[in-house]
Amino acid sequence: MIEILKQHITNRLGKLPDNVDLVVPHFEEVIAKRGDFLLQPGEVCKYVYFIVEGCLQVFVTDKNGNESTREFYIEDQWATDIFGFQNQLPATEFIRCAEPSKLLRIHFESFQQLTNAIPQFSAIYKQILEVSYNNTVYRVNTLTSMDALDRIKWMMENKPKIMARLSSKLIASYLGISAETLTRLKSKI
Amino acid sequence: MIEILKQHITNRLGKLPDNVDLVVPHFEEVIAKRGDFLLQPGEVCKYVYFIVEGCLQVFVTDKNGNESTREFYIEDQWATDIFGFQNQLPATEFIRCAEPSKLLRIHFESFQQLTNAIPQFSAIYKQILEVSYNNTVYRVNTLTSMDALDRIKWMMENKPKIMARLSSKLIASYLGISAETLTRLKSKI
DNA sequence: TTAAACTCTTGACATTTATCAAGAGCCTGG
DNA sequence: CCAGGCTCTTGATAAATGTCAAGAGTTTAA
Repeated sequence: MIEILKQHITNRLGKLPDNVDLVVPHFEEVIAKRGDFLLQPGEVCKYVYFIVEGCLQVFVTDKNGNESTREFYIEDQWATDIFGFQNQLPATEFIRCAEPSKLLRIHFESFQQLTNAIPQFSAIYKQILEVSYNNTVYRVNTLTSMDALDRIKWMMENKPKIMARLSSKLIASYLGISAETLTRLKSKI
Repeated sequence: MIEILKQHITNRLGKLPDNVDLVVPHFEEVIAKRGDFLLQPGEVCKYVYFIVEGCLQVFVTDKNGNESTREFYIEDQWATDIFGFQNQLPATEFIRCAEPSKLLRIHFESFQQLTNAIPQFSAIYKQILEVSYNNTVYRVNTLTSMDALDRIKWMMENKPKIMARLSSKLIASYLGISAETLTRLKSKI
């Protein structure tokens, strides 16, 4: 399990085995079942999660209790409430396992320490932040500039793994439509 | 005009007058009319803009040519195509003046130089990135979890200046609804 | 193994929002 | 200062999507 993290980090730090060995011991293995919550609104997020296997769903609930998914994260990706984590402020979102998951988590203190001590680690963080921001910008633009059918097509092209693995209900909650509408529109493609 | 930038930077760097004097000379004044474009899709964004006065609209167009605004930026804020700028890749969004604007811009080369040379400048960048990301996350969640009326109320509470200054058409393009729907729903509040 | 709980699909209908059109008011540049 | 072009509003209608309900199939956990 740790091997996968080493691989991931080495790919990004370049071959700096010393750094890898400084970083990896700060991570802790977590095995979580489908439905387990890693974060709830109001809590302060204390960890960044690296996903070795499985899928995490980041979502909010509306005034009627319906879930809206902002993002799914799968193998080889990082998930956290970035803003709440960095500023140690209460979260506004849920993070929950959408599949049974194997995770590696790093605590806030360790994360800060590594960011200060290892410039390459800090650079990885900046890169993750920039890519996350870019994805979210894209997401706003698809939500406001595409109709439901085009969003479904977009997702099939750009998130085929997620589309294939998760339930219609979850996918619909990501697309901002009801599960019934998803069923009906899919038959039109 | 430069004074306002000095103020802005000093507030964030703390009182480090030496740093301020290293940073400020890299900025160049730009006066732009309403409707002037600062960036179009396909172009590589070469500048970060600091807004001294006015308003910038960041938007995309859909397959029918309708505009969808991702964000408005006003006085004392920074605007750019962050991802395209950092990676010097073609933009996917437009940036246009929604009002006559007084801007200060810094070129990519200078920006990189300052980021490398001055840790506090780098820290400001990281902070802007985190806040931008957080805002965009919030924006996704309001778009997917609120109906049009609640989004209007949200905007009146959270973006009163923009709501007051810009045309219905622009505000509607931010809310993801037509200008007619905005008119009708506003009368229900 | 089996009952309960979920999931997907489909139908009927309601609701929300868009589109098209027209008129009144108001900027705004030549 | 005035004509053309925006902007806002309102009405009529259309289109997109949601909600509720029911049945068949599938998974899950005791």
